[in-house]
Amino acid sequence: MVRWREKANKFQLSIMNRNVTSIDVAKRAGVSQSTVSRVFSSGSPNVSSEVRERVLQASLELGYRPNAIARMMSTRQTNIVGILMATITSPFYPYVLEKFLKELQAIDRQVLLFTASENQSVDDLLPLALQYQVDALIITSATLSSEAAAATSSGGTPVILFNRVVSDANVCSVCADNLAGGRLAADVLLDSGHEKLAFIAGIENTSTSQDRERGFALRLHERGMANWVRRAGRYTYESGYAAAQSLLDETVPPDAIFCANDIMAIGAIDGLRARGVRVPDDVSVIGFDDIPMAAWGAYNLTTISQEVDQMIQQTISLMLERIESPHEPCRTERVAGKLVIRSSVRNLTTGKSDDIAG
Amino acid sequence: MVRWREKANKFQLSIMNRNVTSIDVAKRAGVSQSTVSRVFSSGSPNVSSEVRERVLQASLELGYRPNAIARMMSTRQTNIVGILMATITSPFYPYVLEKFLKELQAIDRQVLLFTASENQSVDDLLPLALQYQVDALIITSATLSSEAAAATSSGGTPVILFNRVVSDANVCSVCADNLAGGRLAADVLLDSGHEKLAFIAGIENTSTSQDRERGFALRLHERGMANWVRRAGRYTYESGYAAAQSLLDETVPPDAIFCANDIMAIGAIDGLRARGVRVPDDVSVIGFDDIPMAAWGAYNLTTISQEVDQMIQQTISLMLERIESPHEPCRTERVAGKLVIRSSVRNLTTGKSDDIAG
DNA sequence: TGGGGTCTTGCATACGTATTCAAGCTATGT
DNA sequence: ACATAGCTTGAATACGTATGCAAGACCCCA
Repeated sequence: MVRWREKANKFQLSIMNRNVTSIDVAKRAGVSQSTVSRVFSSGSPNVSSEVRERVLQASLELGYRPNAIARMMSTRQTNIVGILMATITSPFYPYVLEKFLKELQAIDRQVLLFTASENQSVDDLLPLALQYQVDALIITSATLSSEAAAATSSGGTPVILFNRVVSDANVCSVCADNLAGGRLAADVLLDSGHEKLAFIAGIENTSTSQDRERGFALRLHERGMANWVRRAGRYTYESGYAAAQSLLDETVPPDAIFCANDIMAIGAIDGLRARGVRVPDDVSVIGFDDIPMAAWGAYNLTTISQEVDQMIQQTISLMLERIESPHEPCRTERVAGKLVIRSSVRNLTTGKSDDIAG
Repeated sequence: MVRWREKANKFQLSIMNRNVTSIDVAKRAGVSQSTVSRVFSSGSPNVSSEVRERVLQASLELGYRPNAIARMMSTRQTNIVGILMATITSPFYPYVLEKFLKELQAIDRQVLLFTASENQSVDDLLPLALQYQVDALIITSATLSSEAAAATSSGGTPVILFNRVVSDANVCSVCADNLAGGRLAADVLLDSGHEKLAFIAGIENTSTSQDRERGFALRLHERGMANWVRRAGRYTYESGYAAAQSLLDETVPPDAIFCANDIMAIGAIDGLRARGVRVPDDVSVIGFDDIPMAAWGAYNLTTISQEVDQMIQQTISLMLERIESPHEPCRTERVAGKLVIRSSVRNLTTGKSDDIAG
């Protein structure tokens, strides 16, 4: 280490920014370390322009870069946001992640990204993430036990769930209005004259799948449609494919399927077509999310959108709020989705039908 | 701050891990701070089991979590790897990212993720990433100027390019063998009897697109096929869609299209079908990447795979190597892809045809 | 019984920056 | 010319952990 330092002195003009500290810069510029720090502090308060010039010149020559770790240490502020994601590959989330990154970087926050491996729950990841003194934690595509959530947030670090809800815990969340979305799907399919409806669920213990199903079921019940079937799915293409085919084996096969997300809907369409069933002529399919692939020509999936941009904006606002005042009571924001009409549901191309029920 | 501390003393049993330091734990356990540190150091060297018990008990009661930032400060080791990604949404990269995360977490590295916004080149992001003292930097789906790469790596931080190459710089990279892939595509299409070939390019200044085209062109030339056409693309569904349709306007439309990635190939298929052209009966389409969607029933895309898992393994090995010995010379590893036969190229279902040329 | 070794523990310090406090300097107004 | 205020600068310290060093405790064997 000492030898390094000597070397750096000898070759001061090289780009060895490794191990160049504000002290080195200070020496070379003939000022104190404090001054160097002030020059690099945002706002550069009260430094004469002549000195600032000298300092910048020296840093340039030495290849100095402020050490962010040391700064965190000193200011006790990391400006780092942790994002926990169980699944990135599910096609809805890459867009979410990218958007989060851009928005957070725009307000000078960096992102530490965690993912849970198969044998690992998100709960186990929390303590790890917290060691990094993140300013806040955004959890998405993951189910969190309420105990873990409560423990974390009572530790003082704001936790915000994106697209998941923990009922009783002291945790904020931003969520699509899945209940309303489920109802909307029911209305759309009934209004367009379908008579035997089916639902393909996502991962069972997720609030998204549960709420979408509940909204769907509730609305069907309200409108007097008791006769609908259900299949389990896992939010994957393959599970949608298999579930749809299994639905064809019903004594009276459904003429419309509501899938808990778009990927399963796409899988369902392919599964149906592989059996020679036409979509939407024989069976209509409606999804949820409005991922980019839903617009692909081969599918043209009618679906219910998640307004991702808006959801992310709200998540970040909520996060900043809670960083400011961590002890305010929590709230859950619901963002309504919209019906995106393409051509996988029949009798719908002319727009929404009248709403029959009250 | 002082008031906080007082409060924490009063309610020592609460879960206020905020501001609980090793010193607090030490006091409560009646030991020195060093001892607490030793208990939490990996390996817990040389601490009597009785004392360790006491310390763990105290930390539990206080809700102590070691401060990772301070640890980095002290050890001068962050165990953080920076990943720079220009585009996450392009369907190939979410899988890459998830895999990287899992592998890195498995070796106790955390990931700081950066993305470039539209008006920002990756070069601008480098200094930022370096401030965080990352142990290494992985750059993917992004083009890096060789100057920036050289400057960074000469600063002592290993930089590894994933799926991109910078020719002359002092930077390692792991890359699909795009040249061989392009040649393979040419062979496949010629062997299966196609006579008018086309290529749809990706983003022009990327080494991936350039190499795939070069390999394709070279092989066609070797086999005496000079008559092929080319369209520009941008690695997106829409650009593939448009390019394919534009190819139909040729006086002699192609009977086979090689697309620089799968997304464009999928777009191309939809573009062709929208014009009533059958795939593969009228026009064959072959892609590159083997993303999950290539296997979807509606497309069944024949393509050339990128062996992502293997590439990632190699990237991480290379990274660890360079963290160990940063001054070794650089190398570029090429991972050969494989032909994945589905049904978007005709006359290919029986397997590879004979290789005609030498 | 004593000497040497091992194990355990505490003290002191380092990591690189931000920031408080005080001191020096300059300019201004009377 | 002198007092005062404002601006600029440096010295000192804090942030929370890891670790080298030394001292103490304990054990073993001769």
